[in-house]
Amino acid sequence: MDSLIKIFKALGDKSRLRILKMLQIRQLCVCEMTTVLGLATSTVSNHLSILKEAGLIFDIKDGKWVDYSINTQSSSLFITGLLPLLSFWLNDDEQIQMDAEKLKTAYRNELCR
Amino acid sequence: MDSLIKIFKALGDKSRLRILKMLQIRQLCVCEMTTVLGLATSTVSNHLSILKEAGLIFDIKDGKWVDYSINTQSSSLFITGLLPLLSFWLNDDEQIQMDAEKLKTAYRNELCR
DNA sequence: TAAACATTTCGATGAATATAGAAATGTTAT
DNA sequence: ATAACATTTCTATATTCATCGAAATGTTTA
Repeated sequence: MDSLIKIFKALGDKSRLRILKMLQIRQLCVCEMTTVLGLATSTVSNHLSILKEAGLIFDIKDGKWVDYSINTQSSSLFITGLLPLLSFWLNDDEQIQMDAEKLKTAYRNELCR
Repeated sequence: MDSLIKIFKALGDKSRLRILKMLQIRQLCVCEMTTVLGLATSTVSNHLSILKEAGLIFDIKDGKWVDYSINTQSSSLFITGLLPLLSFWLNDDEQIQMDAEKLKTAYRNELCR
């Protein structure tokens, strides 16, 4: 039950839902997400560690960047049950649409320097 | 998005998950749930108001008792997506099984007086 | 090697939350 | 009516959590 609670806690936060919805568009580094969210880098990094600890996302190091991705290949029934639902949900949300729009022009080589 | 966050927050608590899994067995009054959970009445009542506010359950007054039930007829896509998943999940969880066992002998006319 | 950069970790702070007990509300039964 | 009972609301407390800035870590580039 603890793993499910951890997942629901991770999902019960606006910033983290916005992160997940952005990652369902494409993989992102921390600075790209920070730009869209308008939060401190350390805050975003903390949110990412909570999502990762819950098993919802994973990260791969790419030089000085860290790429985060949705964990669609999870072996957890909780995760594989929830992620598809989330991909249908919130697509008409104003904030989520604004984030998606911003993402179109947010690339690490321009943003993070 | 706020309604979804409210739902995930409601689901991200052990006591409230136990309550939902009990209510998926049968409708219950507060004192029956209090007995199984081992929490103060006011605490359980508070949990129930959070679940109700999220739209996951509803209540019907029955004399001096209040019967709580799972809101399977919800018009929220979030609720109708999540409740079926939850009915498959946690059935092998030790705590959930113990709660179900206790429920078999927990009836308001014997417990609450 | 040294400077620049992306990210994480640490420390502090204010807000949200789970909990319990007491008081309040409303119903039933004597 | 009054006592007993189920539940909710109120008040207080201890813990958890979101957030930020600063320091630490590790990589790239000049």
